[in-house]
Amino acid sequence: RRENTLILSDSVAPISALNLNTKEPILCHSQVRTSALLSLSEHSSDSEDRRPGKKKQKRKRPQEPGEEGEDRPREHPFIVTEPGELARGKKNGLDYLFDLYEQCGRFLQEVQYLSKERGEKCPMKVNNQVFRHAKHAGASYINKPKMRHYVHCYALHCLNVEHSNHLRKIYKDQGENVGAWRQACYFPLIEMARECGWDIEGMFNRNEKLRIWYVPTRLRQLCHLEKSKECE
Amino acid sequence: RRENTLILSDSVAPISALNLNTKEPILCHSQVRTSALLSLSEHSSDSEDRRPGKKKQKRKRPQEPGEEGEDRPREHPFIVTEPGELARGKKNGLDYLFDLYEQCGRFLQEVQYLSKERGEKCPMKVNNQVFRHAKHAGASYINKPKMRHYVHCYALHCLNVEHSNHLRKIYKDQGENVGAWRQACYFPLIEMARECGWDIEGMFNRNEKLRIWYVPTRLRQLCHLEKSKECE
DNA sequence: AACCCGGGCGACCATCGGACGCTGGTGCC
DNA sequence: GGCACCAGCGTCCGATGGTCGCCCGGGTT
Repeated sequence: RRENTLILSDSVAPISALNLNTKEPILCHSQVRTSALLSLSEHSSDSEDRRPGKKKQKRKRPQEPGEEGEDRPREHPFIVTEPGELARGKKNGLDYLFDLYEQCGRFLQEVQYLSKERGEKCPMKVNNQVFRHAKHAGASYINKPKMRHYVHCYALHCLNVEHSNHLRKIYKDQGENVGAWRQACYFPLIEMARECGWDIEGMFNRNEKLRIWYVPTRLRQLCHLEKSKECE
Repeated sequence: RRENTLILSDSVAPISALNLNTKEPILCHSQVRTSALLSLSEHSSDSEDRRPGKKKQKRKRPQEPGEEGEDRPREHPFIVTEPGELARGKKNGLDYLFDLYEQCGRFLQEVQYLSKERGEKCPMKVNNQVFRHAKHAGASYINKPKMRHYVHCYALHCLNVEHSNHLRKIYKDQGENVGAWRQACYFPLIEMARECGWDIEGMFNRNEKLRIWYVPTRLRQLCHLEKSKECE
C-alpha cells in the first residue's frame, strides 16, 4: 500500500495561484427613446425607521488631481429595449444585460474547471471568485453590484421568455425607465412562485441557467410577504 | 390584482428574532484503556515554510481571579471504543461522537424549518447558524471546531459502517489514541473516492446523512494528492 | 503530588454574500 | 451650456467557513 506515504498534517498547505485566463468579447448594445409615465407599481420607502443605527459609511477620496488611477469609465446605462432591438447612442439594451448573465455562467464554468483541477472546493454559484476571474479575464464591464441588481429580471427571462418579452415591450412603449421595468419584473415571478407552492429556491434550482444565481433577498421577502397575505 | 399593493424598496427590512428552542438530551458515553504504539501513518509537518507571513494571534486574558465567567467545564476527551461499547471513567466513546453528528442534523432541520417559516434563506449544510441554535437550545456540548474536526470519521461511519467498525476495533485493541484513529479514517475514504472517480463532493452528497456536512479541506487535499500520484 | 501527554474548543482571520449611496454620465431645455 | 435625473459600481459591513494553538483535564509514575 502506498497510503502510509501521505502527509497527514491537518494544516492546510499554502496554495497560491493567480488565474488570468480567457477573454470574453463584449457582445451587443442597443437603444430606445424615452417619454412619459405610468406607474404599475409603487416603489421605495418601507416606512418605519429604515436604517436605524447605521454607521456612516466612508467614501473614497475625491480623486486627487495628479493621481495615476486608471479610472475606467463607467458602463453606459441600460434602457428598456424590446427583444432583438439594437441600442443606439450611449445606452445598453436588455439583450446585452442578459448576455452578461450568460457570460458569468461561462466564467463560473471556467472557475469550476480550474478548482477541480486543483482539488479546491468547487463553487456551485456565481460568487466573488467568479467576479474576480471575470475581471482578470478582461471582462471589466462585469461587476457584482450590477449583476446582483438585475438577477430577478434575468430570472423572469429564463423562466418565462414570453412574459419577459411582453413586459419589455410594454415598458418600452410606455417610455418607462429601467428602474420601473426592473421593479415590474418582481410580480410575474411572485405569481410563478405562488404556483410553485412558494418555493422560489426550488424554482431557481430547477432551471439550468438560473441554478447558478443566488435568489435575491428582496425577491424572497416579497414572496414571503405575499404568502402570509394569502394565508391570513 | 393585488400586486400593486406591495412595497418595492430594495432595502432589506430589519428582521430580528432570536430562537431558543428545543432541548436535545445528552445521550451515551463509553470508555477503554490505553497502551502502546504502532503508527500506521505519518502525521504533521508539511515541510516548506508553513504559515508564511502569519500574524500573531492574540489569546484570551488568563481569567481574572475575581471573574464572573460561567466557565462551563470542557467535555471529556474521546477515546477509541468499539461499536456498542459503553465508555466508563472520564471519557466519551465514539458512538457518542457519532450521535453528536445526528443531533446536529436534527438541529439543522429545525433551523431549516424556522427559516422557511420566516422567508429567510434556508441552509443546506450545518453552518454557524446551526451551531448557534444548538447552543441556544442547551446543547452546549456541541461546537464547531469539534464537529469539523471529526467530520471525515463520521463520513466513514456513514459510507461504510463495517469498515468503520473494523477500524475502531483494531485501533482500540492496539491501544491507539483518538488522534491516530482519526488519521487512519482518511485512508478508507480516499480509497472509496478513488472508486468514485475522485468525486468526494459527490460521495458526500449522495449520502443522506453526509450531505449536510462540508467536505473537510484536508480530505479534499489528500484525495487530490493521491489522484495526481495516480496519473503521473 | 508532580508531570506530561493530548485534545477540547475559544477566539481569531480572510473572505464571503450582500447592500448603500456617491458620483458622474446623459438627455433635455 | 446648464441642470436634474438616475443608475453604475466602488466601497463598506456583519457574518461566514475554517483553523490554530492555549490551556487544562486526566492518566501515569
